[in-house]
Amino acid sequence: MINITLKQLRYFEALTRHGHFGRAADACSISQPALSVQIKDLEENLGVVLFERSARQVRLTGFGQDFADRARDILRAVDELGDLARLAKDRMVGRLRIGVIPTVAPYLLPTLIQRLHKAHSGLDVHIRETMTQKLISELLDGRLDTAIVALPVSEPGLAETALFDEKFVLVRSAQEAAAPVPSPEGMREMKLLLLEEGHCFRDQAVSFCNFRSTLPSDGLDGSSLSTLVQMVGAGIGVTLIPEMAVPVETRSAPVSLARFKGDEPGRTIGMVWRKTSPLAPQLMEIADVVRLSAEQLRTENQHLLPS
Amino acid sequence: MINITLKQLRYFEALTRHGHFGRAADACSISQPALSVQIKDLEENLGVVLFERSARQVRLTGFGQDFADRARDILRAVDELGDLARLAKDRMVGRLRIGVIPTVAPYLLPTLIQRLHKAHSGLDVHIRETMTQKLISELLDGRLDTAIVALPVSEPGLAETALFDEKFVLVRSAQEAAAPVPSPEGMREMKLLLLEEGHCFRDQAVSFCNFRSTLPSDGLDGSSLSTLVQMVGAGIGVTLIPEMAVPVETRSAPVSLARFKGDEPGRTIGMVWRKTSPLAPQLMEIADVVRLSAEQLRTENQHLLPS
DNA sequence: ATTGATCATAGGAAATTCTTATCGTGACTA
DNA sequence: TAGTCACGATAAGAATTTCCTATGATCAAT
Repeated sequence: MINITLKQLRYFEALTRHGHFGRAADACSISQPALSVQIKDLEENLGVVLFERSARQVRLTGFGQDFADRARDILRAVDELGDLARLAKDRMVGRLRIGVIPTVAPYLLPTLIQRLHKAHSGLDVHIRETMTQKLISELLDGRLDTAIVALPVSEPGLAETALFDEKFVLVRSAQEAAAPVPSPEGMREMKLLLLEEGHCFRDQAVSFCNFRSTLPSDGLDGSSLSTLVQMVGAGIGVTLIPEMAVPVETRSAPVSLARFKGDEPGRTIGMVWRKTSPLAPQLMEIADVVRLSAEQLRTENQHLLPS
Repeated sequence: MINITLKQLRYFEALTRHGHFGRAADACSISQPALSVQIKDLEENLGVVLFERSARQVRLTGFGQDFADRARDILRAVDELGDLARLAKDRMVGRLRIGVIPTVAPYLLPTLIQRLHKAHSGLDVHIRETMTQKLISELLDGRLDTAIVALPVSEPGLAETALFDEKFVLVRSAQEAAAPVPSPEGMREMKLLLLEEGHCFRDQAVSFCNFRSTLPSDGLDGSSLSTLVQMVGAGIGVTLIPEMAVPVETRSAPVSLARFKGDEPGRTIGMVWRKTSPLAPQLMEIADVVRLSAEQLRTENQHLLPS
């Protein structure tokens, strides 16, 4: 059992337009017998005669008419398939699903989305905000195209690229502004407010203070940096926040900021994707946009950071 | 520049369904490398990667998703093309354009159309009623599929088959019913009412009476048999009508009917079509339906005819 | 009847598609 | 950490399809 081919439909369509085997063959850049054979094959496959051949002219049969209408639709749809690909190849286009950790998302996204939209307007950006572990799992599952997380991730299936580094700054109540900045060891004497389990930023803060193990939850873990800063403002304790969060989070709470002396705590934010992802080239471009966004944020808010 | 093929779309579609080259290849009854190559060709033709291959699984890219939706539509349309042909091949189906001369149409068509509809309900019958000359020309132009006319036609490009013979009967006013039936020569003494120029039935009537040439129009030519019979009823003259017209035309006029003695005038009605028409087999079947219709009319109306 | 135009057919060349065999790469296991 | 397995890619030759050139057949017009 042979099958209809697009070639046959193309030749058929040409023949309907020219009503003449020789001229239709020319239009298809093939010899007249090649066209004759393909039309014959098509008719035999279908079991129906499509053309009435007379010495004078080649005419569609009634069935041929109906057939031609549908065939044209199909050829058009196939051409559109090619057009679609040609567009997708040149411009960056289509859905892009980005995952971002919660300690980055609120500060980076406004700028980033604006820039992405400006640079690649064909892009349909979807944002997913959750913790690293979930992002990685969704990435590996193919439910995300890339994720912005703290490095290192060291997951075998993923490729990563660094985006920017940022320090953590100490947040104390406004009254403590003049007190000396504690050393990491000194931190252990203070009431340190942390994010809930699962946030990588919590682990980084804990690790900086050289706590032996994860602290038992005391029921005061905050669900966001914003919450932590509000708590600090209320005099409940101290906390760390990444530089990027400073402009937003310290605006509305009576807190003071301080840099650590010596070996400052900090983190590297990077982008990860599946090593097998065909989007890799595009994602490298996206990474550049993220770097520019981070740079912009840093320069815009330089003056708000402690010196 | 190579082209997308339906084969590639079929393989592609199978791969989207199975997400596994080996199983998709099985489903297509080909080897795995054959499928690999075709998918690769497709991707190269498009210039876009459709699948993300990892050790674990084969997943569609975002573009691949869009592509798959359209590809499926195309494959469905092509299959429907095949279905359409399969239907058209078995049953008699589609448009059928029949031309019929005016001295047959009103009497034959009611029965014929009913029978056609019963025998081939898929048939979309179009009727064109006009004089032989126009019918033949439209037939040759491809604007009709077949025509029912008086034979012979003897047009080189047309095939013909006889359908039925019928005699012409004399129509006189009711008062003349008892008068002897005239011979053809005797007809010349009478006021013979004829159809307009162009009707083959006019020529046949004239020829029966052995008139030398076409008579000069006296402004009384009728545009239909119905008109002629009405005129006879009004006492203006006599006329001939084919047997088939008797039941309809003599119902409402005070006329009498008579058969001619000896060599009765008559005609053969037949069907013609282009020798090149692929519908020829179907048309032979249609011709059978016409014969049955004529037979039915004859038996139904036997009692109305003069003996 | 001859010629010209047109589509069909035939045979061998060219291109393509397929199969088998094999490689390379990850991922799981012992 | 090496071994094994699963899976897709690649290679080479065979099989199939498609195409071209040459020629045949038909029909209409001269």
